[in-house]
Amino acid sequence: MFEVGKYDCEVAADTKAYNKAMEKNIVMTTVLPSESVCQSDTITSNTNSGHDVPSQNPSESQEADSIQMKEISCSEISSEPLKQKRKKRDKYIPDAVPLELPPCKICGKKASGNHYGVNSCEACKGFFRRYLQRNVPYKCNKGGKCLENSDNKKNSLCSACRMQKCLDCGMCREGIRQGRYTATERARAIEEMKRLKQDSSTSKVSQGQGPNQEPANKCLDLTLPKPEEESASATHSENSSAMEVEGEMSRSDSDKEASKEMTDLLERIVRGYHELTPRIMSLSDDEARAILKEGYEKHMKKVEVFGNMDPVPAGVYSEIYSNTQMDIDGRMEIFEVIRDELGILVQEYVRFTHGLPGFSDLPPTDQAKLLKAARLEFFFILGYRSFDSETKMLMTYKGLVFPIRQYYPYISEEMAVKWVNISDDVRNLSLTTQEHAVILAICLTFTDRCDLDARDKVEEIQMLFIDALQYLLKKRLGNESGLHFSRIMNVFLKLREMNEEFLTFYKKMCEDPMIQKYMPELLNFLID
Amino acid sequence: MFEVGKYDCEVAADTKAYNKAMEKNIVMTTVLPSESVCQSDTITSNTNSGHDVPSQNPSESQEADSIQMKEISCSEISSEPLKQKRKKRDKYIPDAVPLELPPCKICGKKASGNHYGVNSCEACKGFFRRYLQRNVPYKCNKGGKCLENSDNKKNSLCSACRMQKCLDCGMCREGIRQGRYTATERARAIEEMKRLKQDSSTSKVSQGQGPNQEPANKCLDLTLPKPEEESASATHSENSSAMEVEGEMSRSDSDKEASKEMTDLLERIVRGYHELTPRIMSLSDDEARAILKEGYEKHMKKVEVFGNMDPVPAGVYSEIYSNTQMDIDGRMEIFEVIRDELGILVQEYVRFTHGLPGFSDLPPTDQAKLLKAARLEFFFILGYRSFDSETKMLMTYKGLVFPIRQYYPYISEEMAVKWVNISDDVRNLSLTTQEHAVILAICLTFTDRCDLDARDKVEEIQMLFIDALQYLLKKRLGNESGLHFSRIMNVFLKLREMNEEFLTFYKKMCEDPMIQKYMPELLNFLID
DNA sequence: CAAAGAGGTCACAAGGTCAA
DNA sequence: TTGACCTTGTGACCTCTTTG
Ligand SMILES: [Zn+2]
Ligand SMILES: [Zn+2]
Ligand SMILES: [Zn+2]
Ligand SMILES: [Zn+2]
Repeated sequence: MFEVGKYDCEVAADTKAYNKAMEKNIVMTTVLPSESVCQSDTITSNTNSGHDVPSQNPSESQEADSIQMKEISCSEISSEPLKQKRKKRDKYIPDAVPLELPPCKICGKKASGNHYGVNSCEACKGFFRRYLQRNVPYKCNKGGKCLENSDNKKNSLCSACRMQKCLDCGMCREGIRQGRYTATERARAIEEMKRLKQDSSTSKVSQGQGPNQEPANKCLDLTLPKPEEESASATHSENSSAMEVEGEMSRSDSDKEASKEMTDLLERIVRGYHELTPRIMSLSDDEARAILKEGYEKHMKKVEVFGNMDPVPAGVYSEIYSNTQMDIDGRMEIFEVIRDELGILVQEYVRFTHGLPGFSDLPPTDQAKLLKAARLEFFFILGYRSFDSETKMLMTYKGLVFPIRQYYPYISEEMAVKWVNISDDVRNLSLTTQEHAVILAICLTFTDRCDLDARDKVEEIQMLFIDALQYLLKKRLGNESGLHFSRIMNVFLKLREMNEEFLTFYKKMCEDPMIQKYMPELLNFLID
Repeated sequence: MFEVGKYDCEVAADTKAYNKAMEKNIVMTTVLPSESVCQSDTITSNTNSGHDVPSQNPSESQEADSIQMKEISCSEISSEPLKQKRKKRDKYIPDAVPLELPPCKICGKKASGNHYGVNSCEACKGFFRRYLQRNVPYKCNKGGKCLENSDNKKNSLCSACRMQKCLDCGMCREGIRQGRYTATERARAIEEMKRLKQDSSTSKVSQGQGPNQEPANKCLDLTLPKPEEESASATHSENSSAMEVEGEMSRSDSDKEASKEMTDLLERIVRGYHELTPRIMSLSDDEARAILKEGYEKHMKKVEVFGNMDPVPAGVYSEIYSNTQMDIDGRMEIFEVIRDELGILVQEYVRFTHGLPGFSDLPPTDQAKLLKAARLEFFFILGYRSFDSETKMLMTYKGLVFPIRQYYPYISEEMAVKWVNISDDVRNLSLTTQEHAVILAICLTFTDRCDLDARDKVEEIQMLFIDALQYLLKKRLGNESGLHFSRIMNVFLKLREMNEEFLTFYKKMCEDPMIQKYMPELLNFLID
């Protein structure tokens, strides 16, 4: 062990001025001693043999060749004098070792890198790639519940649910990144690995010799709830070589905790999110478009036959209907849909809020107030993909398709346009599953619009959610995250502004004698 | 950093190497603060020596020994290659700023210099180099139309189109140039950067324009009619060298840069803020309270004499006034105040927006729209301390004190209560001057409520402001910053919700025949 | 000299391949 | 279909030449 280290030093010294290259290594390896546990030999072999061959290429003997190559390839563009003689190049000392990774975030197997934005294995990477290419997404025949029987030892995820898991873990096209890591990124990765290792060394201490613990085992531990902490720190201080002070311990611990907390939070929110079952959520963009388009064509045929079905005043409708049972402008159709869907919608809405960390702990009155205050925004955000700005069609919660104008008895065209515009704004954010879920959570926790008993608590909750959103955006978009965040805020503002209009829409509906007659539920929904 | 650090510098004759080393060191200790506690010495010496001890395994071997070994071996070896270079001391940061660059002209990422004639990033540089070395040309399978959907987020340029973009931006073999800048060139580069920074916000997508073919010979022909920009560069370099010495090295360079930018931004916003002259801003809380209380007492005395002065219907007032000239419910007093103050208020409002980084560069129509959309919220936030919830008094822009109920001809009591409540919410945030200024700035840049030509730009600006706000909160409140941020968002939301009400209030005022008679300005203000 | 950029290196991940 | 393995483009860093 020691010999190796010394040898490395000597080599470096001999090879002249690699100070810069090596400095980094020094700092990193010094600061991160854990890295070297299983790698001392690897380093040696890498440095000596592994990279020797390629780095000798540009030696004198090959100089002529390489120049020739250039001339050939470039000749078409320009014959600029390029014939400086290239001196022998010194050996380039590469970065130390091939960077150990935490287990695949999706399936727990051995990860092979950061694929589509997520640390994942070859299998998950390939699966996701195939999904991106084949644009005919999967369908779960268990209603998307494959994930739930996780206790089942037979992990039989259907493709659809496997896909969903990938998305939930944050895989997305925007996540792709290329090229090497920066020094900082690399350092962070190493640090994280180190933390994980220490964390998982709880039960496995005595094994000093094993250079590389099987990562697959660890990952499973990590995904499961892990109550035992004190033993971890004890083990740690025991086996970690001196140089550690409490200061760093607590720091690293709190870091780890923070990131763990964030993951937990997200997981809980997303879990609740998946209990929502609007049709649109089970559809890809293309599928949705196809269905909307189909609905549009049906609608157009109907228009050919029955005419435009322009909205008529409520009194007129009511009279015609009671006389002839004719649904002259299609509003009865809407009634029926609402009657069918409202119940399940509200039920799922409530269930979603119960899943939100901390929400159930609020006073029931506060919960009710928040639920009531946020409902319209929530439904809108939930179904933002249901609007099709091109055909002006709309998909209901269960997947029926109507022209927006069929709502015109109650809303103005202007308002419909606004809806569609915002829905496009949201679309342009290209939200991931996680982000969508968190945004829904945030919209439930605005404290300004109701008089809350536990306002402090709600504020606290909202803060967590906003943090989570920023965390996600940062992860996905880096520098651009601020832009997206501000866009999301603007969506909230716009929706708030429109809340009044939403309300008038609902009220207008409720005032319709037909509704009062056929759908008292709607009134209840508004009032309670 | 510490004495040791300084000493090291003397040894490192190569200042570049030194700076690099320090940077790395800083980065590492920032990222991994944990270990630095007890190792600063070790790190320092390692950094100097520039040699690695990569494969030491500190985990289970003798800890103390291994540390010692490191020190020894490194210092031994390091003396060898460095002794030849030992030179004069003390000039370890001779050349101050490493020349900041505008973002890559091709892709917008962080540029690293002028490559092939164009200010560009490492990625674009590498891509173009590979292209030059290639002998088979690229082929676009979308017919070269990858660029067409300009700001489509699904930004997948094919290689051919990426290449085309490089060429369009002026990259070419003839553009290569080596060697250092002349003094003038360098000065111009700095100047240019300065200018860009001031404009800020425009940086992101400057490639919206068409393919501007450029001679590319002198890539830095950023000749701009900017004669009146005084000795900006002089000041700049002066400042920065001063900061450099002071810098304490506790952060990485990029952090420092970011923080510098932030400081600049804040400074500019606050400067504009201080041109606003509402009376309340020149008063401490206590002073304000005293004045409001005094006003309240005067008011109460008046009530004793004249009675409650309850509001009367507009028609009644108008009749009484034209007959008797009696200001029966005090609204004439309000009129007069508004007439006196509105002009200056609007004027200062506009001036404030001109001071906002990037705002003046927006299309004038956009500026007007934003100004109009935000005005009520702006005035409210600006004067949030003017409301006294206890006495229900209100201080006007110039410092006159009225009971809020004197506005009751136009607003409902309910609305007045809301105002007071929000003002208290804002008060509870205990905003600093800077925060208040930034909040005002943010409220001017909500893009959702008007149809903007340069929406992108406004979004970019808002992002900067939101970043600034979070930065400030973080600085002041640490962990609690998120809470405050979310509270501020809630204030914005509440105000948005109330905007409609504000508007009705104003409209109601304007409909008053008295106002139409005495104050056409108010109408103008509303309309233009 | 030192600054600036050309060109080289190689750790990365995207996508393709093909036996299982 | 899957996933281990391979091929290839990428881009962060590095070395080396040129130039004021
Ligand atoms: Zn996996
Ligand atoms: Zn399934
Ligand atoms: Zn670029
Ligand atoms: Zn193309």
